[in-house]
Amino acid sequence: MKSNFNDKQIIILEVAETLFAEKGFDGTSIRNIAKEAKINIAMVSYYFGSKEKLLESLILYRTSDLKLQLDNLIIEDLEPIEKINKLIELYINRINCNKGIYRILHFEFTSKKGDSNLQAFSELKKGNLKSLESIIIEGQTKGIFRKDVIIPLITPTILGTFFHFHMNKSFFQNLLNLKTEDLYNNYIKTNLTLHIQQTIKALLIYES
Amino acid sequence: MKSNFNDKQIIILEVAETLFAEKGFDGTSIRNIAKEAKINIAMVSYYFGSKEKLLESLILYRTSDLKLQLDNLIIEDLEPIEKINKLIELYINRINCNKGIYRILHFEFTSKKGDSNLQAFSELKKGNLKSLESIIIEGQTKGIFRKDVIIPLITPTILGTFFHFHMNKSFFQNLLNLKTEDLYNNYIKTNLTLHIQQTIKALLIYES
DNA sequence: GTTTAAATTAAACAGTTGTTTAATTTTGCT
DNA sequence: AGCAAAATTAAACAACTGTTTAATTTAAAC
Repeated sequence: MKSNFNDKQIIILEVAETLFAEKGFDGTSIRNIAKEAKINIAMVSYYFGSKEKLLESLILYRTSDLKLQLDNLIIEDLEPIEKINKLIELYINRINCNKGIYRILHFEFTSKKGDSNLQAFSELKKGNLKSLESIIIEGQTKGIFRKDVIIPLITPTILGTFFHFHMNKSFFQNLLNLKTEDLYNNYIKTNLTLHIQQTIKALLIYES
Repeated sequence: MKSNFNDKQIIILEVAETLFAEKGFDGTSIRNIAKEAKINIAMVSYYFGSKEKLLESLILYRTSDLKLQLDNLIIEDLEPIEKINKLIELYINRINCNKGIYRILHFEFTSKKGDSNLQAFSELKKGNLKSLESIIIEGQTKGIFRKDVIIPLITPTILGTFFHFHMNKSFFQNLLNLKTEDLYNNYIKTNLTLHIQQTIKALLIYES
């Protein structure tokens, strides 16, 4: 598993990831990143060209192997509903582990005008959607899933539920009494994941 | 229906709303707002105190009557599932009409540190949750809704699905062939709303 | 050891940021 | 009319923004 980035670049990328997730893309300055990563402010431009291109590199760095994981999931010998459950788990786990890059990826990056890497990212999303679609069609032909669901709207429900929970972190930490970081993360891994799986299962199977 | 803000303040608030929704809070400068609203840049500080307090005022301005609408919905003579459907419609309609303030409200405002008005906003969210809870408990006691759903996680599913769709606007416009603004908004009002209603209904009624 | 390229630095660049000041104009009141 | 409060203005403030430059240090190759 070799990356196109050297050690120093990876440090910059990971520091940037943390700060972007904490304070947003606009809210993070190159000087913030440089200080945290203990490098000179010129190094970001030197290695990545610009702040925007740093963001593009970060997204590339974090999404390069997602497609591979999805492809492996599809060919596993599992019932469709089990595949869906695993896909949900996979998504949540990745998003949660990668600190907060997906927040930028799905929200902030969308509003940036640079059409360069945005196209590549759009392709990634289309690929993910195709993987989900193939699982659902498999379930439909087996007669397990209902056929009137709007497949492209399922991803928004999966990811949107998670994001909304995560974006209102402090609200839910207070509401659900999840004082420590561990309690909060554990709640995501168990209850929230279960809720999403339960929701999608009901949507796919329930007959009105 | 009188507001605490005068005409000039309302102009500023509504210009700010549009710009915040377009370019984000950090991405919008006071000079942007002043130019668009055709006022002097000092007027924002003069009327609202600071840029952050302008945001707080904006949220106050836009959420003050939401609770009232929810209270009216609860006492209507409808089946619980119909109330849920109406609640979903109400949410989506409000979010969609108020341009994009809810994006800031639910995402950007959360990451701001100012604990002042954040507390008030948290109370609003708790109130909304209580309204939803009362409807669901009503359905549970009537034996229509299942009893093992995690109620606080339903709002994330409703709002999260919508937000995720809306945040990836250009992606879905391309994917679903919604070239014009009208087509896009119509898709939200029909298909997306239906998808969310369908999802929540399945979640509340489906027995595994 | 010399040479060549890569890495790193401090400094300066030209803009933009939110906010404040002090002066001026407008408004409402008697 | 005169007066006082409110509204509006242009200008300045210091701090921060992303990026570039030119000089210096480090590393690798021969």
